[in-house]
Amino acid sequence: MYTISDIAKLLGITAHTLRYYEKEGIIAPIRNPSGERVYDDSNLAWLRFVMRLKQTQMPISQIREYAHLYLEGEHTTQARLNLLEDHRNSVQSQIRNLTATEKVLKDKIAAYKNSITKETGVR
Amino acid sequence: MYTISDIAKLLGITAHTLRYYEKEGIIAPIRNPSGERVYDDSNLAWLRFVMRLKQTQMPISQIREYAHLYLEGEHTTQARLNLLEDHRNSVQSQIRNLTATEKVLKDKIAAYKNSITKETGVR
DNA sequence: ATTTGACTTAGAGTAAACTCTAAGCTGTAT
DNA sequence: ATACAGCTTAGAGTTTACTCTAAGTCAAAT
Repeated sequence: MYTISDIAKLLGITAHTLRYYEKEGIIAPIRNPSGERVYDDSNLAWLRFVMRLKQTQMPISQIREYAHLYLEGEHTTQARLNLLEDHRNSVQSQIRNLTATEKVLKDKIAAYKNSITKETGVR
Repeated sequence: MYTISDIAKLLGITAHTLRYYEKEGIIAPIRNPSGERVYDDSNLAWLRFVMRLKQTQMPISQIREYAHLYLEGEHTTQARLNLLEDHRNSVQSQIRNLTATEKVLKDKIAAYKNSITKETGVR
């Protein structure tokens, strides 16, 4: 069992942000007798996955949608699968885009390094 | 020579956004006698590169910094090179992160496809 | 007993990147 | 000549994702 600040530390975010995610319907941890949030290992695993989705540009609204589908039970399995496959496509397209940009940057950097000794008009 | 809407169409953004980029110091096209913006091929090439930087998560503030360094002339070559190398590192780290997430999604999707026929508790 | 630190809530404030509005000008097409 | 499309400006409004504030509760430490 973890407190909000334990989780914040583990994820590298603030407790404020975790409360915001809860308000946005992304997680619903239980409360202890004095009303404080208590997170278990399954909450932590879910939030780690959420962080992955966020870092790969999935908007909060879509993460919430996925979380809600999970709470609705077994009959939403296909809908969740569709969301995951859509996001996988988005991830693959981001990788292609980044790889192409990496090449452009590599070439530009080489041209710049050249122009430091020679004289070229690189931008 | 291109009008603002030509460029907007070519880049898949709106004329509003192009004016915003100008206000933010990212580009300074010339004006025709009636005060309208006129873009040339070098403007277009620069904006295409800007779009690449944006799509790979470089903030407007950093793109502006790069643009300003270019306008300051030859003595900023090293500074521009540093910016490009920093961004290249960021791009490479994004690729690593996306690749790892792609694997996670691939596995999760496989588990979901399994659970549609069998009975597993995937999230 | 009181201070300290971490927690609670509702709600206000911020930053980034657009996105749009209003009022007006200009060049071509009927 | 007048309509119309597309341009201009300054500035206001929107969306997303936080980020913080204020006022208060609570448990452990001095």
